[in-house]
Amino acid sequence: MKTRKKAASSKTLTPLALELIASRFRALSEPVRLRLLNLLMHKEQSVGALVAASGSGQANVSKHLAILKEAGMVGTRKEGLQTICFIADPIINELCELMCSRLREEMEHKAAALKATVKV
Amino acid sequence: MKTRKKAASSKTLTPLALELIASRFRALSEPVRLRLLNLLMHKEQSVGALVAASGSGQANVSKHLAILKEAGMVGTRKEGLQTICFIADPIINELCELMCSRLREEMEHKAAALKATVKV
DNA sequence: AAACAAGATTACCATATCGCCAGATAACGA
DNA sequence: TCGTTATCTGGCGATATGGTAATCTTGTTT
Repeated sequence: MKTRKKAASSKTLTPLALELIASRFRALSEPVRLRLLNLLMHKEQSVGALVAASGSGQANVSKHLAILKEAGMVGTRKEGLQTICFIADPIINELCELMCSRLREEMEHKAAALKATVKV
Repeated sequence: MKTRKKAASSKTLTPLALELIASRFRALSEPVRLRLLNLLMHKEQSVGALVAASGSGQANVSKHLAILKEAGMVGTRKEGLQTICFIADPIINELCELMCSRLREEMEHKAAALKATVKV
């Protein structure tokens, strides 16, 4: 047994740690970036493919990818003219899994509440 | 059995879903808010206590709490003059746990790399 | 009711971020 | 080398967000 009473999350975090954690969540706080990650979960692919699949502009996708790389969530390698992108941090899957399942619960809950409201 | 081949995270998400997920991560993307959550993990407490413990201004804490409430992560109840806040979504612990452990790994990794660089 | 205390809300400024256009780079092939 | 393709980068306008001070609300106490 450890000397701490509970898990790490119950400890008081330093300002630096808070900033680091916040910056990682911030990388996940934009729909376009989540879309890119979602696409990359299916399979690794080039920037061009991501541009085509995401519906966002090329410059925009490039910038968002840079942010995801900076956060260590996406990695890249060059293959000729193309830059192939891939998920570099397995945590992504877990995080999205968590959020998605939580969202699903919530929406079902709200749907139920709405239903109850409607049928007077 | 479902027709999907893997988990939910491998599915293509709709724009609405992406926005919802992003908004939840966005709520976690600020140091002050993470600090508040961290404080609330220890124990539920009043807004005033949070203001004192967080070092941020009252108006600021109030605003951040409103955002966390809106995201469904924090709940409140009135007790006389005070508003007692508490973690309303167990996902918080898991998320922070994940991020923290990941961060720890990364920092250790970087520390090791730095060490290797130093001792020529 | 008057004075008070705890929070919430509004107004405002400074900064950060998004999406896009245009120009800059880099890796290839002719 | 020149031209082409794939991607990156810098700059711009519009919007979003954080922090603070002042004000409004609400429940408490006398």
